[in-house]
Amino acid sequence: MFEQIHVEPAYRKVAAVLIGRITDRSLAAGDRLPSEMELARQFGVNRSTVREAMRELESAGLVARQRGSKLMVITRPEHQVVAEGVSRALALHDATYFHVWEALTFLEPPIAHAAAERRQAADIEALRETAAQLVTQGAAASDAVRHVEEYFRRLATATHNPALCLAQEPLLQLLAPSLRAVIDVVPQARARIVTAQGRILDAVGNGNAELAANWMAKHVRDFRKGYEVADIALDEPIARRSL
Amino acid sequence: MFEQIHVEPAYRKVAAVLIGRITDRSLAAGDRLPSEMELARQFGVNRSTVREAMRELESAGLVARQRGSKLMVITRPEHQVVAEGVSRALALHDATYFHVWEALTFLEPPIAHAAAERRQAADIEALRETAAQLVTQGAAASDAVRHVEEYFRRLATATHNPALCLAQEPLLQLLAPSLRAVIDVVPQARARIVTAQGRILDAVGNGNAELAANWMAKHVRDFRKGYEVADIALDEPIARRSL
DNA sequence: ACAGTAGGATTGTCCGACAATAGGGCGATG
DNA sequence: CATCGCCCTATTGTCGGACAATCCTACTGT
Repeated sequence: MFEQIHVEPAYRKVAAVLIGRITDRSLAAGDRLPSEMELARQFGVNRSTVREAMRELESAGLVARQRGSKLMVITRPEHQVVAEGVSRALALHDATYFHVWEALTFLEPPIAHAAAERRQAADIEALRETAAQLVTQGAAASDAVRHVEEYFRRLATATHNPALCLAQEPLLQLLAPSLRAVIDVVPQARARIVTAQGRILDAVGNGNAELAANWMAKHVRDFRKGYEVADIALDEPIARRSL
Repeated sequence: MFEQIHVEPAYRKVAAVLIGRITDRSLAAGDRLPSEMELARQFGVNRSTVREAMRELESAGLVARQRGSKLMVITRPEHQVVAEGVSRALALHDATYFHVWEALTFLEPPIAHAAAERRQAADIEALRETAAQLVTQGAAASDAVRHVEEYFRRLATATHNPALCLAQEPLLQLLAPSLRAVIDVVPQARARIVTAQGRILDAVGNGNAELAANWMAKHVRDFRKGYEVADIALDEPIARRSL
């Protein structure tokens, strides 16, 4: 009996080598990649092959170009880019509002707890700023949603645990459109969110982890009520906003 | 004042359109994609351009080919493929063992809780099978790690919540190599895992959610002890196994 | 109905080419 | 001496064509 033999296309091998070099830090973030021609020469393959490999790195967020720039730079994958893939996957696996909401239920209270224990001054400041933006800012629902997202992001950032930030991100991406629907339909939603954010902010600011977790748990439960009032069926698959 | 204008390369546009068609289910999982030439004709671009777009879909896990086949088939992104991107991102963001372990701490007890509430007969059977494999199976540490991973996966599956499965997956991927080190170094580790799996399995089987969550919490705390005994520094960045 | 085969279609890879434009160096200028 | 603007070159994006390998499919013979 012989073991399976599987040929890998050259573009995948090239990509694998490059990814390896990036993850083992031979190529560090900020470095610029050699030109396509140079890579082709070094790998002994055609430029087209290198380009196909490049697209893989690019869509993994490992390389990117500055806006309006032409040179490819090694870059640490942005949470939002990585999470986009997760969001797509969840949508394609028929994740429902309930599923995502439940994950939030599990994740957010401990995040608030950890944030209260480990936040630094700058974290509190950032949170306060985002909370304030939501209060002052008047009508536009889409901006409100962005600020709510940002509040959660900064709270997770305050835990100084990238795993939590990255776990949370796809949930935010998936819920954002529906949250907008809730804000549009339910008049008191915005006020309730503002109140909740204030309570959580205070608890986190005071380092009262238990309290922060409790308020957050209430906040997330409140989200569910919002869905019910806005007549969004929880067992419905999430329709992801296009792209 | 004019708004920023940013030109997108054709390969990205093509990819975006295809991704859109997949997420909105115009192209359903199982369908085969048109050939590259045909796509090039329809989009009015060159085949090379189509191929570059294809690499993006491929690395996102949206299309794949059956082993040894040549035709591209639309496919739902496998959790493990998607999670690989997340794992890479975490490693590049200098996530430490503590970070990942903490996320496990937050995630696993509620997962066990939900699994106990919603598991079906088949889920229990699958769990029992994996747990049994770990017991019977003798020496090979790498197999043991695989079975531990699989136990967690099946437990998450028993929640019937894809968001939880997908949130958990990168944590497993990142911890697996270190778990192997623990099993290699700490003699009693394997027995403790077997015991813990048995307790959790019983609680889940009996539908005792609280108990399942408690045993799981203990189990995860035990992992940490394993790290300490194996002399793995928790505040050290995780070195991801190559690819 | 089924197996085997031959032709066609598709993919992986290469080569070469060219327009557009960003990068970088050089010279002019204060 | 420092700064600005300009020109040349390198690089990327895209195209067209080509070819070997091999998978797919439809036909044919039993």
